[in-house]
Amino acid sequence: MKNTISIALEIFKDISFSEKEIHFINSKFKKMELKKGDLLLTPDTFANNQYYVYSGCLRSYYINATGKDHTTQFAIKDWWISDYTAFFTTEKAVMNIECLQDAVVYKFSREDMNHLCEEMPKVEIFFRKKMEKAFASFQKRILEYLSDSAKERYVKFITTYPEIEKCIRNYHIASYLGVTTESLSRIRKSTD
Amino acid sequence: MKNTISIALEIFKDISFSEKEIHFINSKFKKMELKKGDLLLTPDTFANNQYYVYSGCLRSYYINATGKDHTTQFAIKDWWISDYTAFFTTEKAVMNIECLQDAVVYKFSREDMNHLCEEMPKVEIFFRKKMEKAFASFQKRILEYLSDSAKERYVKFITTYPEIEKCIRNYHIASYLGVTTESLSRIRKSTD
DNA sequence: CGCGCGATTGAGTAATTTCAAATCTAGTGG
DNA sequence: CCACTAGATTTGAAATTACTCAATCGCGCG
Repeated sequence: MKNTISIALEIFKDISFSEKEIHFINSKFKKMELKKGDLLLTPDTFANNQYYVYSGCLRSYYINATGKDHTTQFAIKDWWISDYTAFFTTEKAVMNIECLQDAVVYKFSREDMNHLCEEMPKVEIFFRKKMEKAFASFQKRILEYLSDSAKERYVKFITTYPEIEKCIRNYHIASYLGVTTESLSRIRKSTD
Repeated sequence: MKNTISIALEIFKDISFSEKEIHFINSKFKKMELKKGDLLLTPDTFANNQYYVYSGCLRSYYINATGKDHTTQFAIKDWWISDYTAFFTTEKAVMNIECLQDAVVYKFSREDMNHLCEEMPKVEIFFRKKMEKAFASFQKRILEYLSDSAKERYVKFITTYPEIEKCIRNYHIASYLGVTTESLSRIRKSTD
């Protein structure tokens, strides 16, 4: 058993389960090893899964009508990623999900999530709280766009997510902040 | 009974309940009549309630360090409003909620929501779906900031929410879009 | 060494803001 | 019904911020 980690204990580290429950949960998470550049999701396909990131780094992004790419989310260890709008509505995805740095993720289907939530209220609560946190962080991000300059948003980003900054390129940060790479370069120059 | 509407049937119009359930739910929603300018929530107080809007118009907004106000949400008939980040985390609110047009709202406490969700899974599902929709609309809004010009955001706003446009001032739209009133005025001029 | 990607720099342009002033509008009292 | 007023919107000119496009720099790797 030494090459089998209990992913249930990793993911739901604050919940206590019986042996049987752990085994059951573990069976629902499918390990995937990703290489830099791999795509986990592309537009116009169904987003039937969400992914728990065990290691590495990923991002979700949207390509608009003019061909520009806009990063909606990064994900590193212990984060989750999906096109959640598509995941919840069961409509087709509009996002791409891309591996930025070799990663190990655990795939978890909507179906399995629903079953697990029905059978174990504590799991349902976990996912509800996760959702609430995601909601709050989106709200915060909207307020930052409304209220802060590009420079302030950059400073907040690198101080809030120093671990993410380490494993991504500057142009990904630019794409997340909503500025050009040139602008970000000038912003960086002006802050040191 | 003629002056008592069944707010449960209004709010949860797609769910079927027993008479007893309806009565129980109705007892949890407290009717409030608001005048233009009334505040439902102010920063540094607890957001223990969310509000179902029966009529009228409200907005939630945030005042940043430089004193500028930023509208995060409008709410008209059949919408809900609160500082949801504070509501879910049980931390103190950062938002204001203001009545923009005489309104009738139904106040619903976190406690009552939790009880109702525990006792009636169909209510829990209703609120979960509401949350998912709110999440999706926030994500959409973030993408609009990243991808669209102020003019495009304005056009999307008035075509998506024509009923809201009717009952609010232009400077509220500016505050929602993240532009100055002067810029919005010029944008409006250029679109007709 | 040289290729290629990413980051930086420069110059010109476009979008948006700021601040001040002018205009419009709805409601009030005479 | 009109004049007045306060709030809302519009306009103008200058300043700021960010973008585009083109060129250059820096660095890791085959």
